[in-house]
Amino acid sequence: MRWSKTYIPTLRQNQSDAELISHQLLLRGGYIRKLASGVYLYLPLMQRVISKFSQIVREEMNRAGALEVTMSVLCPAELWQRTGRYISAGKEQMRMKDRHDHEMVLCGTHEESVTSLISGEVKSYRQLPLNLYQIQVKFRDEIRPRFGLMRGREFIMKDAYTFDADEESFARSYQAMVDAYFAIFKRAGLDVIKVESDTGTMGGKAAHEFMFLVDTNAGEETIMISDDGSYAANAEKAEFRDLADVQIDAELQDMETVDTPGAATIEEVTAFLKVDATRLVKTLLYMADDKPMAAMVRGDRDVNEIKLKNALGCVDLEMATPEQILRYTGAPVGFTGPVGLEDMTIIVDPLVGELRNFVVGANENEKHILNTNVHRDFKPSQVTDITLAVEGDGSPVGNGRLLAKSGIEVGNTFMLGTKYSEALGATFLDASGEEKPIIMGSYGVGITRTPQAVLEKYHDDKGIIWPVSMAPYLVALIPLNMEKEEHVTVAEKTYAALRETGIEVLYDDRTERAGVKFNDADLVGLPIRITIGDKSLKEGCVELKARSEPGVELIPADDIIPAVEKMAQRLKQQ
RNA sequence: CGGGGUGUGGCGCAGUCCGGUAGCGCGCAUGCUUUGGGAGCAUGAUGUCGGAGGUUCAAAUCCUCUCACCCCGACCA
Repeated sequence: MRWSKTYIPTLRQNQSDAELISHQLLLRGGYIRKLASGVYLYLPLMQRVISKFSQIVREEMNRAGALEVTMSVLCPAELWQRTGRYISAGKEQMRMKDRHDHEMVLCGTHEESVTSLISGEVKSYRQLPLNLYQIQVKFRDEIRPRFGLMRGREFIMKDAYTFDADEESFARSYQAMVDAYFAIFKRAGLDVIKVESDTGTMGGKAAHEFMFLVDTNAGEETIMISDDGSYAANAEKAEFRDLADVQIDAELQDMETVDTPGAATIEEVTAFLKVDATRLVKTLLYMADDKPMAAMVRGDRDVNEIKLKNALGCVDLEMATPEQILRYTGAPVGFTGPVGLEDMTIIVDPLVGELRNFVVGANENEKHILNTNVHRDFKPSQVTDITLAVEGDGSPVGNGRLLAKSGIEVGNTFMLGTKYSEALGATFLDASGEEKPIIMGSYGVGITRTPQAVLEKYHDDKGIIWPVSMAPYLVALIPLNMEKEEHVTVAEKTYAALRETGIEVLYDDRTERAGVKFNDADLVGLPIRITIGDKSLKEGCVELKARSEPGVELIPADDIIPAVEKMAQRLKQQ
């Protein structure tokens, strides 16, 4: 492609609102432009990157036996109502009405569509297993879009769906996708780790995320990894072993209400009563689907709201406002306790459950109760893990300690079970003639966010350094002076030769000065650069340079093709 | 949804406090010179000052409303 015939609007200055280096590079390099908050347009270079990555994904999916289809971005709302997600997807779902006033949704994922596609057609175990995938636009009306392609409202995703007759078969289907994912990200130049994650609105039994670890502020998610490598989960999901030195009394003592003037926070109460935070229990009031409930964690700990939400099985979970706290407990913020909160759900963390004689709020201004005990003094509705794991906690498996890392989610896999097949009547007859719901899985890869994630790693202060597998073109061909006939003659000849060999080349035929061309080439980041200028032409040579390496090779103009091929081969190995 | 901020030529910004009819850099166009790391000189084009309403002799500037975009938060008793 000739630079003069394509559209690569590079920018000299940074767009002020681009936070991440990868986002800035895409903007400055002429890869993307923003149309609206969280909505981006892909320019010719980006389109080629998307094609490259899509092709990698296709090859690995096809290799794993998946079949490509395309499902509409639109879906009748009715299907989402039947699975219950019309409500649970909440405000994130883009909705609209057609001219007949029929409710439609713009899909953020396609479980409903794909399940409806196969239900009614797939009726026998002989037709299973089945794996359908597509590469499609998705819409999610994010609360706060940010980080460019990383968290947009519209994005492209590869989503696959497996259908199996039994758990054993499903386990094979799931593993095949996990294997495919590692292969995909490896080819894209990313080292990823697989972590356990929450299933969110997707539902189902279990899920994993494929995370690319970063040191920068680009991480959109915290993940907890055991230092012995035995465990990895995102922070929402992470379980842990508590290593705190907690003193458990032998005898239960009698409750005692004491004045704690001016002591509302954990720090103030521990200082005032001169007790350790592990002897205190926080009682947090939440509104779960508009009903008040109390969550209790040890004083030195914080609530993991995702765990809490899962324990409650609610859709909406919000902390109660000070006014609500006053209304439901009779005391201002800071003095909530479980004693006397009879008519609301109380969820107690196991770390609280094992304590004896702990301190809680008295539901009275500036008063706390000493020597409170679970069961004796109040009845928990449920004792279950609702505590947020933090760095330094023990790994839930083995003897390791958890480390907090920042990561970018580039893929995910969900064990959906039969949630969608049951809701939408996707059933089959097994070998014994029994009707059963199909066991499903769903698997996503971020087609637009992954290239941006790649850039968080592959860049320097001059611009992008694409891995060969993801680059929009392999070679940047740069004649330094378009007014010199010799430069142009050699460049045109080299351009023709490269194209004949099938090498993807971007030929900078603009009548720009050398500095402009060099800077644009560095910014755009093609893996290999061929420079044609007086210095080397004197010796009948052109210059060959890898974007990722400092050195320059002089190659006789007629031998350039094999030299490029050799360099490409070498770069691919890295 | 709460808080903060920003909207001025294609891009990046100044001007707003203290009202007087819009400016800088880059880019763009033309010409000459220059030509291996974002050229120089000359000439030139491009602005409903986000939108609506109001105050005033006069509004980018003051007031009211509104829209868009960005950042932070929506986190602990």
